[in-house]
Amino acid sequence: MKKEIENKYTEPAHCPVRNVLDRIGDKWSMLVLLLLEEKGLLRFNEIDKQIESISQKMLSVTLKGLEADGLVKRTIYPQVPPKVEYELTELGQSLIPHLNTLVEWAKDNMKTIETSRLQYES
Amino acid sequence: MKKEIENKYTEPAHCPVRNVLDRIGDKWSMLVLLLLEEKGLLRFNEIDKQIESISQKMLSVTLKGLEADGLVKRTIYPQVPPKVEYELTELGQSLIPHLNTLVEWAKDNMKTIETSRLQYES
DNA sequence: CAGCATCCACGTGGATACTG
DNA sequence: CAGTATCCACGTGGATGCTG
Repeated sequence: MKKEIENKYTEPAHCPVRNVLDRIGDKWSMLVLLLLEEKGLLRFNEIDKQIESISQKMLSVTLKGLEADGLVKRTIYPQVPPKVEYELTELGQSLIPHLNTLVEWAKDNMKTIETSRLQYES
Repeated sequence: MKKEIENKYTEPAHCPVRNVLDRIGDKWSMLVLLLLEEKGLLRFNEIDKQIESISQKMLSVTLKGLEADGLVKRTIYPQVPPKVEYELTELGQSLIPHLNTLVEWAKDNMKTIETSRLQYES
């Protein structure tokens, strides 16, 4: 730690940037949120199939995090074999539009960025 | 890798979600972009002071990445001691509004999320 | 001043096997 | 079916010291 006292923009607990990065900055959360938005209600294995390259462990960890933050609602049906369904909460829904504008921006500028990066390397 | 063939939403090179996460999902990029938007033109050490907890190494790495992607412009003044200034490019500017809506969302919902997480832990 | 080089600690996330 | 448990590889990023 360079300094003991951090300012409002770097102190994790009160920094909105950290706050948002902690939620969507990991490898899978954003993808899961967008998938749940698109498909509505999904079971664990359905998500697993849609996001092909995710492992069971990371899907489990990701869903737990999103559930803990109140972005995703988890419903367990007490039956054998178990059935669990996931869906966005209102809070989760409210985040989606902002994620979508980001994705749109990415789509629009992917080529420009790739070109820039290639030039930079050379 | 669970499967050899990944779909369009997980294959890194063509997935817009990965694309955007790779740019702003790291620890410092988003913070640096927002700072440059707020302050305009800044020297290396000025950024270093504003973001108190960043190390010189990470600031250097972050700025290089942003420069490579064409989001930040770097201007060197050939003098001793050296002077280097950083500013957002047009592309960088175009990303800012979307980051700001995210930050606004985070501000509006921080408390709700924190409450949810505390309840989940118990 | 604006970095780079080196070393290293830690956390994320992947592979695999197992279970109620 | 919907996870958990364990182990481990890797990358991110921090600390420190050095330099043109």
